[in-house]
Amino acid sequence: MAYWLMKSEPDELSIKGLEKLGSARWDGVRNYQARNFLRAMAVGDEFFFYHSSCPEPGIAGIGRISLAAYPDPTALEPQSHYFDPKATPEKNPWSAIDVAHVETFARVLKLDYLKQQTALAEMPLVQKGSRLSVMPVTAEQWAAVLGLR
DNA sequence: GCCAACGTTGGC
DNA sequence: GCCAACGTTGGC
Repeated sequence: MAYWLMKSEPDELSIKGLEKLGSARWDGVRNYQARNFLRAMAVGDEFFFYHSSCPEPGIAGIGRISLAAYPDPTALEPQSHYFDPKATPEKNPWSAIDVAHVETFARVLKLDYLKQQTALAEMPLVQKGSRLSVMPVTAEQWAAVLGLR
């Protein structure tokens, strides 16, 4: 089993939103590196749910991959914010996955706090200028974050 | 709202 | 294939 971290704007989907829904489609990824990580995910893999572009950026909980990568339907929907005019049903470059709620942390592990953890120094998340929205997490990093809850 | 950092696009 | 211009991300 592998570990990941995925960013979401809580206005779109928050950890509490996912908790309420139980499961959701994770779509709209429009970056090739992030997409390739989506495609590397397997059912059962777990990920840290990160809140970005919000008053309190940080890790807010845990989710699990419930369905492996499939073509992202939002790329084909003209009314979608994520519409890609170059995508066709036959050739859709973008991928989505389905995720399930696992845990909502009692408090958000804030970005500035995560940055203080030497065990997390290698994570793209805490590195200056990194905008990657989907990234792998090592078993050591996973355990370190769990210890901060 | 600002702006640093990065990815993508498109002219050449 | 280079690289300038542009768009986006995302913290602050």
